Amino acid sequence: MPDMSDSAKQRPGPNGKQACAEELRAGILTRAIAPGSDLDETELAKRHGLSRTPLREVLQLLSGEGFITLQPNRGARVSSMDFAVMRSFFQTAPLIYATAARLAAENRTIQQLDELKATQRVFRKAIQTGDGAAAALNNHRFHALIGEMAQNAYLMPSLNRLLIDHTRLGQTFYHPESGTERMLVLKAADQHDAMIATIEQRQADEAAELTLQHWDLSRDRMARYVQPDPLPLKTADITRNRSDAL
Amino acid sequence: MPDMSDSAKQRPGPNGKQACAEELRAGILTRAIAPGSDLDETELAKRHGLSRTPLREVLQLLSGEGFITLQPNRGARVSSMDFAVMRSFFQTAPLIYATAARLAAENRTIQQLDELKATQRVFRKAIQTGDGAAAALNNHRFHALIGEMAQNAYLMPSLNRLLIDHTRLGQTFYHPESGTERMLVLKAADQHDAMIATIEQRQADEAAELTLQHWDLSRDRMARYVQPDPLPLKTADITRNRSDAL
DNA sequence: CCCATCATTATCGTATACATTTCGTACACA
DNA sequence: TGTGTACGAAATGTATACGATAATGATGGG
Repeated sequence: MPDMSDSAKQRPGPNGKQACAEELRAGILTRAIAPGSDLDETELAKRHGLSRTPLREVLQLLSGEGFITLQPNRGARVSSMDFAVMRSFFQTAPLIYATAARLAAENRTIQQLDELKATQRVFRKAIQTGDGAAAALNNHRFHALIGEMAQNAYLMPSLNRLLIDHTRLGQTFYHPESGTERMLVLKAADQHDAMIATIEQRQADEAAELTLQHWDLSRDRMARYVQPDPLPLKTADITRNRSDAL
Repeated sequence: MPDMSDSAKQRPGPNGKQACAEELRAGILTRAIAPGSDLDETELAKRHGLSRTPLREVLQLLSGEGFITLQPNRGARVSSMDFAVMRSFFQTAPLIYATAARLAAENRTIQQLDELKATQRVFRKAIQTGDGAAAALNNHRFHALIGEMAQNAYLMPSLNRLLIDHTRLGQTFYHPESGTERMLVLKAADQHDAMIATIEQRQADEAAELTLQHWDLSRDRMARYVQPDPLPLKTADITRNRSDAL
């Protein structure tokens, strides 16, 4: 029996699980929920108007997608990004990205292409308005869509895991602090347009090459943001609204 | 649903979930549970002495690993292998396998190498005794271990999904019906030994090359077993599936 | 004779209560 | 003062009951 008086409460909704999962994904990708944070089932359940049972299923789902890790009797925590993992990240990303781009150029459909273009438009708008979180999430979506275009069920899980950490590492990228950095973001957006063009014209090799250039652009910026490990906070309280007093 | 090994233990066990998951994995890999089969929560729960809640969590886990797919309000079914997916399988496997082998040669530890050798011994024994299921499962484990050696969290999910379908497709491979086929199996085992040697000596390129040869060996045999999809049969007609292996 | 609509039933999804494990804290003792 | 132990609170894991939804079969009309 959820009480509607609490301001922090979400609308229960017919499919609150999906909404909850999506919100957690967004929070993790934008680092609003820090890597390594502990997630409290009871609190999350209350917050989203769900019971613990369906919420645990959401956690299982996110665990399968690589967003969080579940430890027996010790709850869920956001997947951390330590040095050892980061090494394999920089090692693997170009290969998977280029392969996905090549396959996307070969297998894309018109509908997928339209969706990609739409996402790119929203991405550019987010850059213009300076909404860093929206820019990061739409950049994530852009590359995830390319993965879908590849229509390769075996490549997708690896690609999606790469994109999770890529987005988390690239947060600073979309909060430019200088004119130079701002230009880099615009250049990345231009590369997106070029990638769209090659995919539309089914130029697989060109799409792969552009993807590698795109990767090179963000690689340096990301490397500086690699940290030995997440902040050792005790409990991650996801204060989404600053009004509610804890 | 197929009546698997009748050792349906009612003992709950301290960690019955893990045992249940492992048994389902083995059943799916050996095609004892056919692709496309529906899984009944209630029956599985009773069979393993679990309640529905933890059993559903097992299903969520296996879904995340790619063994089964969950459809809202329609239960779980074993991931099917249709033509569209098979195409991407043959397209992706060599790349991922070779990459994993290369990384395994670079990053393996002694303990992992010992485990790999032990698995190979069990694999050979299963071949000699003619235990097709055991051979398939240990071959699966062999290649999964190479994936672990790569120590690459981003590559592993793709590799594991490839191995699931590779093992399912390769079932016939370990039920040789002629002397020629029998020799192919032995050749595959020899290739395993060669791969172990290169990994032990950290020869990355050689390990990748051997892996590609290993792939070529099983590719042709697998291709013939690709079927448009699982059997859409309803009644107990399951016995046909195994015996008339073309 | 075929098809559509509705009732029935089985199965899935959710909530809640209970059992088990873990972690923090206090306290006794060396 | 440091350490070990025991207790208690809190979180996780499990079981079961109930509600919701989709498949199934029957029945009536076209």
